[in-house]
Amino acid sequence: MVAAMVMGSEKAWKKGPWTLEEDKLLSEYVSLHGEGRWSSVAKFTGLNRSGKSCRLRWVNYLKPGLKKGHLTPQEEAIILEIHAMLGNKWSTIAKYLPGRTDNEIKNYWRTHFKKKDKSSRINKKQEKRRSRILKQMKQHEQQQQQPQQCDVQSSISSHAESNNQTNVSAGTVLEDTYHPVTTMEDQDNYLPFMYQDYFPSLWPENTVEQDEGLWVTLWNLDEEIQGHRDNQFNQNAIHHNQITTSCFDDISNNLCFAKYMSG
DNA sequence: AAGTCTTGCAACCGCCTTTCC
DNA sequence: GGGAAAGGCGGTTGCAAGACT
Repeated sequence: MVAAMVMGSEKAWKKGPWTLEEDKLLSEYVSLHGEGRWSSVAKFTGLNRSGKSCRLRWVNYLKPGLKKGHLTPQEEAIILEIHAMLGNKWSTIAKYLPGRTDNEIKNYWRTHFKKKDKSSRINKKQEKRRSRILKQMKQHEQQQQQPQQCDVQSSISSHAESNNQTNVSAGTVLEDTYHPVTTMEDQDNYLPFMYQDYFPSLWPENTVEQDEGLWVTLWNLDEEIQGHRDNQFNQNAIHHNQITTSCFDDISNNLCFAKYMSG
């Protein structure tokens, strides 16, 4: 393939696939100077690549510790779980998948979880109804909105309770309330997927990764909640992000989890 | 066998935020 | 405080390879 060159700007940076030689130069630069100062790479190494391009190449390909190959069922579960809560926050999701990049997760989501869009487009009638319902929900939420406790215990408990509710089957429209993704609906003590690797002894056997039906449900549910999540989640965004951030910031020392399990 | 579709991946683009001067 | 540069992020594109028809 012929790498394109950008013309017309002050600097004609090289584009396209990286060569082994370029990778080597970039790796040497990072080993000497560390990550950062990407705009200096060209100056120090002679690489004809923009700082952005260098950063991207390093972060997504050259950085030590990156995992290659297919995502494991556990990793898929984590992606689903966090995406259901945070949406397309790929970099955030990537933080909880060591060795995986935001780009990789984004690509994976696009090819695996978005593929159903083509086959299950809702018709206009459904769209209209959905809009009306969401509008009603929004109004209802505005009326109901009360100062929320910034209490980790209550938040996680409510999350767990929600997860014990009946999930939404394919093709249905959310009518009353939004229930977060049901991943282990029959578990009395719902354990978020992201903790599995950290607390393997607490993870039930025969987990859902073998259950294809559940994946379908999750995918369908994700589509169903997509619109409403934008509403409700945005309204609770600050609160929710505080909770999730505090939960995830230091999993190994996870007070949230300990409190939840002890509760 | 040939054409089409799907999947996986790398890389670029544009926008926004942060940092620096 | 304000503008420029750099960094970060999400969206998108393009291509190769394999699967499918």
